[in-house]
Amino acid sequence: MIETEIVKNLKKSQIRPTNIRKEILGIFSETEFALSHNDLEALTGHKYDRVTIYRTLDLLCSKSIIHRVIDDTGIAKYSLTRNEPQENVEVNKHLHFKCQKCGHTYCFSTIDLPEINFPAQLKVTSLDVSAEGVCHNCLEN
Amino acid sequence: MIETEIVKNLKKSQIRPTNIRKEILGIFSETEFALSHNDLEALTGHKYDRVTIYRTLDLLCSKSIIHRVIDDTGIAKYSLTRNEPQENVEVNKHLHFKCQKCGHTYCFSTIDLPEINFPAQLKVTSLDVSAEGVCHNCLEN
DNA sequence: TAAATTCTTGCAACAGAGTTGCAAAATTAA
DNA sequence: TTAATTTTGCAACTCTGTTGCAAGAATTTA
Repeated sequence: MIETEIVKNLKKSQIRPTNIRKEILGIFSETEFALSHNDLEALTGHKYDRVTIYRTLDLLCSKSIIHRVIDDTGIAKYSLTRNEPQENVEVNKHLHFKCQKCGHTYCFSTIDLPEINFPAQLKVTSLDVSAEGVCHNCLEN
Repeated sequence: MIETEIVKNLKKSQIRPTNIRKEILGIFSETEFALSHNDLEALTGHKYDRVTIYRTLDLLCSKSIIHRVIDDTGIAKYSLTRNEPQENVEVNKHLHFKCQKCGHTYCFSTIDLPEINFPAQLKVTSLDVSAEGVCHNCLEN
């Protein structure tokens, strides 16, 4: 993503294009796996305050520009929401994969997810399928 | 579960049936939803040290007597492993549901889970399907 | 343009989950 | 009964995430 495009997207969501927001969105658009707060602190060169990074992530999440993934150890990671907007969908779906070798979490499109029947009478509003294993890159090495 | 049965199960896994272990296993067998460390601290009446509870949970997990579920906020909950043993299965599957009203996390059997095709070449070793919504009890009220 | 308002950032301090090291207490084995 | 091993509790710590407040920057209003 070019910087002007990032700025345009921010303004479309009524978010001021400040330095930290542009930089963090730029990093997200260049990375194919989810990033933690800790990752972003390092990738921005410890230039911004911890709290400001947390608040930036919260803001981008609240506008659905990025979304949060909790990995198996309980830490939050964030990734660009590349999926089609799911606002008017009854069930919000996610499909994630974490590689045990490189530790990266990948977000996939949910279009081909099969229907899941629960063994109880429930109202399901969101569905998260998370797998673990070995990713394509690590399988080769 | 009667206490003698709990003791038998502990010994079968070569774990000494100490007070905290018997009590925590007893609580798990009486509860149909997953419990956090915090829950167990309260349910045991703050009688045991925090660290001892953590170590008990780790031990029971390592023997697969209970298993860990990370909820959407990232905190760990634990639940009896009632599923058939999955040791020789290629993919370890879990099916969880968290109610947004009462906050409880329920573990379901995975026998009816459909096959999930990932949009990439991956080796999948574990699969966790987590849904959110409203549970049966809360739907009625 | 200047003043007032709002938004953004950084700092300090805090809360909660989870871990580690060590010593005391309890069990088990010799 | 003594020695060895396990279990527990305590203190201290790390890491993730949050809150309150004040200073700085940007925007709006007059």
